[in-house]
Amino acid sequence: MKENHTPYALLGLMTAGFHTGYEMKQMMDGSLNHFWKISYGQIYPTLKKLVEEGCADVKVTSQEGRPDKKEYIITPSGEEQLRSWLMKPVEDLPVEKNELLLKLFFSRNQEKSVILHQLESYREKLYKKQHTYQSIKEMLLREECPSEDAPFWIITLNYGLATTEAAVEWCEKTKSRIDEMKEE
Amino acid sequence: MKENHTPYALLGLMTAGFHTGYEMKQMMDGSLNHFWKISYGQIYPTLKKLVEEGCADVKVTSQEGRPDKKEYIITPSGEEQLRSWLMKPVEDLPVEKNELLLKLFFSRNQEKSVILHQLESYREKLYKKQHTYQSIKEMLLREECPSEDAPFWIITLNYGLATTEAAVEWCEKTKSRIDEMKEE
DNA sequence: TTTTCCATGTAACCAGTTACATGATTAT
DNA sequence: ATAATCATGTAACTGGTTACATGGAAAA
Repeated sequence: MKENHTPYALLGLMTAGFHTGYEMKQMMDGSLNHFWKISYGQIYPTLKKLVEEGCADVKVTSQEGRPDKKEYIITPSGEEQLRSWLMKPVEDLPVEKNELLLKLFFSRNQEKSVILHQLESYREKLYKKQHTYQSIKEMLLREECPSEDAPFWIITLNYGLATTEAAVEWCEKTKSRIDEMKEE
Repeated sequence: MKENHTPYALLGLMTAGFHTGYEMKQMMDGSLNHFWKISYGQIYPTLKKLVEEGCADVKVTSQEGRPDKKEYIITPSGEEQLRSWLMKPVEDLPVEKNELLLKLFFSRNQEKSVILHQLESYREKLYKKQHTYQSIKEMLLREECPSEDAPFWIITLNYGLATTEAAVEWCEKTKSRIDEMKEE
């Protein structure tokens, strides 16, 4: 049996103060970005389904010149389902499809310079990611009136920072190991 | 434009000495497992397409009582395409959908014990993963007649080991941080 | 004046899994 | 006897993206 976690993500966002599809998308792109992302093409149909299933209510606000604004509020039934999902332990570790590792796996016949270039370009991307995480974290820490959610958001950022740092170190070690290898 | 890397994975496996869909699947489950996996439902149609596109040739061997064995051999054109893919730098860092982080993100109202339990269960899964990687790595290092691919396989394993280790450490730090938090 | 922000939504597509079907051989 | 191994494949489904359509308000 396959689980679909996206509806729970949206219910969770409702409890965190995000009520329109647009706001939820903004939030995801800004802060959940490194471990969860979805497109509008997924968000809007899912919100609709949550209402149909009684997990959320919609309050439609007409706006002149703009499409109706739909604010989704979690229902007691939705809260119940969210809670039970939050308590259920994760059963499968995430499998990331890693294109770089796939390439390295088949790189025996590649020139050293090509491999080193791959690693270098990857490391640069990791640096950028680290900086993004770091600045979000600092922003959260700086805030005068911190959200009650903030400590948990920081925890997830720490995960991103820790694993990215490990990847950076691996890049460096691997580069020097490749350097030492003799060209065949 | 979206890239589909799976055909390249299969071409790569051909160059590494895996020629039937079955062998490729075995290999993936055993060794590429932590950064790439696909099902037969993906493998067989993709192999067919690779032949249609002239990237691979099939040699069909009839076997009594069994389905025909189809051995796929990469063509010069396939080799060329594989090579150019291997040289193209990775443009996007993988985004892993992490269910644990998603749950933590919304865990402000959860009891501490529930959160600690989540972390504990996750850490155990990470341990298991580490042990799997470690034993594959040792097996590769032990081998008397090592494959020429082995050093590169070990590199990818090191990546898994490094990032998993970082995640384990994060688990431990986070657990004690949660412990210190006062229940609201 | 052009871009970005707000705000919703759908249809077509794509990658990939699951469940099913087939069936002999070999090891436990 | 039973399970695992070898070996191929398809149809239905699912989760998700992309491209498109709409259009006013505010900022650059």
